[in-house]
Amino acid sequence: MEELNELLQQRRAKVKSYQDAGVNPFANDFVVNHNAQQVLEAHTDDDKETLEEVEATYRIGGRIMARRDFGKAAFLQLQDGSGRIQVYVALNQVGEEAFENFKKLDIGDIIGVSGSPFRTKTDELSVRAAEIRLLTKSLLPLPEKWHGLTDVEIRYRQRYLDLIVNPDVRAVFRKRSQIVSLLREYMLASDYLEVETPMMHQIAGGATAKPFVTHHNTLKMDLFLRIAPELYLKRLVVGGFDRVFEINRNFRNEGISIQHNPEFTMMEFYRAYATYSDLMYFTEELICHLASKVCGSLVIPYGEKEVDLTPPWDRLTLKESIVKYGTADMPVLEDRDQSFAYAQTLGLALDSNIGHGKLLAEIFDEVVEPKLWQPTFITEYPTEISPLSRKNDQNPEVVDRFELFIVGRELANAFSELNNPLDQKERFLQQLEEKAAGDEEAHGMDEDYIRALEYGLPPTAGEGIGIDRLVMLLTNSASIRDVILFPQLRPEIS
RNA sequence: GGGCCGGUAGCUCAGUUGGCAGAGCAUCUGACUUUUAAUCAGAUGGUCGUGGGUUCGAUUCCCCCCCGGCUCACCA
Repeated sequence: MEELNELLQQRRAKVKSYQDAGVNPFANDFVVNHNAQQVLEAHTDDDKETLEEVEATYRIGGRIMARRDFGKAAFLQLQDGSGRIQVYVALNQVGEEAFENFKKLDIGDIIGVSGSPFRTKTDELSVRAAEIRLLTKSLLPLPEKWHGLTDVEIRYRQRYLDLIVNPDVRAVFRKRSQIVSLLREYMLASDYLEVETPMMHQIAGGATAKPFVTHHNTLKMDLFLRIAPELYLKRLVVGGFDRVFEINRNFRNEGISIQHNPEFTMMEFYRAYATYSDLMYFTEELICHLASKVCGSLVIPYGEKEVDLTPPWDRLTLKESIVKYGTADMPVLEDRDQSFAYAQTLGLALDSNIGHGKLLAEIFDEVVEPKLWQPTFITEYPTEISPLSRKNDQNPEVVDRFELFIVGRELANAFSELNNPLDQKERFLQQLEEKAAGDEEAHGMDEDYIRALEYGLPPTAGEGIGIDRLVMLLTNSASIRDVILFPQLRPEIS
């Protein structure tokens, strides 16, 4: 048996002492009929005298977060899923036996209380306990009441504890849930069909990223956790579902940072008979809808600054943005070798064979992306780095694609879909060449996807929105780990 | 993976120019029937992240490692 420190021994001893006294320390027979918020709301307008006349009995359940004792009476702070309420416990109200059991309760214990509302001397609406019972004995002490829990490692590893003691954290995850609900509502109202496509792929497609590999024993084959649902969703558009969306996890075997978690949530959606341009308007409306519902304003704080989401958002081509935020002129960017020379002046370490398109993307990442604080659509991405996007009719060097940047981060990526199977096959072949040349993230050939396109994908536009980053923006969170309940960490050392 | 910073009581943190390890809260004992970080009196609680090295002696100095944060690289 492991050695327990004093605090833990004391709590285990209390379990035994309750059992010896015939009290079940893990009871499940207390009926709760109200929560803290309901009780508080029911009597917000009742003053002290009015409340004396009120004959109501509430049965509430929750965790003891604080207690202040006075010998034969005490105040408790009871916390449940809705908030906190003060409970007053007095010997002459609950009786001697119950009061003895009450005295052994610890902060962290979960109790049931029945009683009536009243206001204290300081006018705080409270519940005067007629009955108070232990429902779940807590064996581990909670963090300190004043400073709470700040150690981020414990907060992430033991999120349950973080949620118990940090109301701000609870608020962020409630908002996350609200955002996802609103998104779903909005998409359904816009006539999109919600679907679920495979998480385990035989070919890791739809994005450029390193996949996680897993293995199916019976089929005796390796599978990839999906890096994107894109190719499956477009198969569904081929199948006749003109508007589809999926909100689900993607897995990418890349670095971890304040804006990257190995598994992250993406909403991807596809709309037939639309263009990437249509999606820019849709994206503005969608995100503004969410911001006004969740934040109550289109001007929202982020870090030390503000973000103004009021449409219309800035639109720049990739090259225009480099001219605006960098130090190169348009003619330099039009020329591959001059662009390369410019990139070198930025200190970028580049393969000397790098293509013009990749070069521009590298330059953009370096000089533009961090500066796009206010919402900005960047368009005219190089075809070279967009193997699934439709080439622009006027200039086949670029595709009909945009990415949305807010607070210096990519939030969404969208394009008119490449629906010409012959072109798509060529692009895949090009990707295979790059893979052979050592690009681990180059796209693999997906013959069945080509076959689907051969049956005919209507002209379609599609988009992916990073939900974690969207939640970060709308909850003013600095790290993706603050909006993912259980972020990935190394194993805990025992 | 590289750089920087951190890991001391259940929690939040001090501290030791190398010599028995400190506070507040929590906990325990006692007092108190209207508190709001309640108050008052007393008490308990530590392999100072792990493993080595130097030293009469290491939590402190040195080295390896582990875990975390930020950052760079990669990416969304």
